Amino acid sequence: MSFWIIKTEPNTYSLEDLERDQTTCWDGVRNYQARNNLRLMKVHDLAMVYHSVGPKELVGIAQVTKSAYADPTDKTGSWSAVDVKFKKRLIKPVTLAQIKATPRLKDLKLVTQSRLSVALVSEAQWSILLAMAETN
DNA sequence: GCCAACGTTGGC
DNA sequence: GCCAACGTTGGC
Repeated sequence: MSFWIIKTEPNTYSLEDLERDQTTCWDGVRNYQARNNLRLMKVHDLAMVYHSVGPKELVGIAQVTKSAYADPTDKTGSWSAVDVKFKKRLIKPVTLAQIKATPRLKDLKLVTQSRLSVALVSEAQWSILLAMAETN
């Protein structure tokens, strides 16, 4: 079981949209490293959803329901997508500023590789983030 | 809206 | 295969 952070622009597709849809195809990733991460995702893996525009913060948790398959928005056949379902909204969103102010999170990919839209999170980092969000 | 950092492309 | 030029992303 792995943990991830997946980024989205809320004006394109927000956590609220996911909550309404319940399940969605997480497509449109056009970065090789992010794609490789998508392909590593397994059913039941958990991912925190990060809003990268507006308040920059982690807002909710999604769960992988289908592992990587061909991205339907891609004609070339070289990109991948996964399916995720809405799990929960964080009681307290965790802001990028908070994360940066937390020494134990200094190695979080979200900080060190800010352009990576699908990033692995260690179990330890995941626990810290959950605690900051006051949820389990 | 600007700019720095990063990724990708293309010419050699 | 290298590297310069270009494009894109994301934080501020």
